[in-house]
Amino acid sequence: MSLAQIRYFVAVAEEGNVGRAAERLHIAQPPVSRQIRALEDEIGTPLFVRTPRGMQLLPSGRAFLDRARQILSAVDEASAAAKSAATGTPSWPTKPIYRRRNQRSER
Amino acid sequence: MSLAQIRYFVAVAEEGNVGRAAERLHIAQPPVSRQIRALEDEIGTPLFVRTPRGMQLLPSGRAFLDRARQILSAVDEASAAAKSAATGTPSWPTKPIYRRRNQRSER
DNA sequence: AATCCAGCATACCAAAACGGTATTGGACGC
DNA sequence: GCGTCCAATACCGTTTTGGTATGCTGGATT
Repeated sequence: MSLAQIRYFVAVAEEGNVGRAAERLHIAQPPVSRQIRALEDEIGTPLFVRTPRGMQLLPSGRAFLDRARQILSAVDEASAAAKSAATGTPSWPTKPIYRRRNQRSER
Repeated sequence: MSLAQIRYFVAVAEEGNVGRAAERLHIAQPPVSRQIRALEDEIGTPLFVRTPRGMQLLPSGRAFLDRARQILSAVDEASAAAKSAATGTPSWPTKPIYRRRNQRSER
């Protein structure tokens, strides 16, 4: 399970439609479709019913959705919390021990 | 930010040592080192001080650690919640709409 | 009931991310 | 100064991910 899969899932759940979810995520439709499938495979239970009108949440999907949103906000809060705890903390230790060396790309 | 990065971070924070964290994660040391670095780059602030004795958490790191643990348990709970909500739900809708077609591997 | 259409699934390929091995760089203790 | 302990970097092969093109399904329309 990856954060991307969780984000895709939330988008599909909210849009009820893979195509529109993909648009909202600024990626193509097939990757979203595949990741949703992979997510269902991994947790071992389907989360949606596929209909010709789109994707409809199953009870399992609704249960998952709650936690999924919780995870995504915790992720946002995590980096915000780290940053706010770092205010006043120098970006590098005043007495560097392992100095950061040159690097050619940020990968 | 990925779930792997978060898991690596927790391991390093708890071991205070990249090498041992790697061992505990059953992967090599350099990937852990790189992912921790990437995480710090992404959130924009260092989380550890590097010393010749190992890695020491900064205040930002302690703040991050709380949320990180929260995220990891929410991930576990998410799939458990979906599975438990699925009990009694047939694995496939009784009246299939989009039937799942053959596939050669589970990827 | 044949056709059309909306929408998810699959095949195939290219690009990016990831992990492993080997090696370097850096600080501390003797 | 030399050895040791650790983290960082270089480099490479593998895996994962996303994109494009296309197929398949079932309801709606007439």
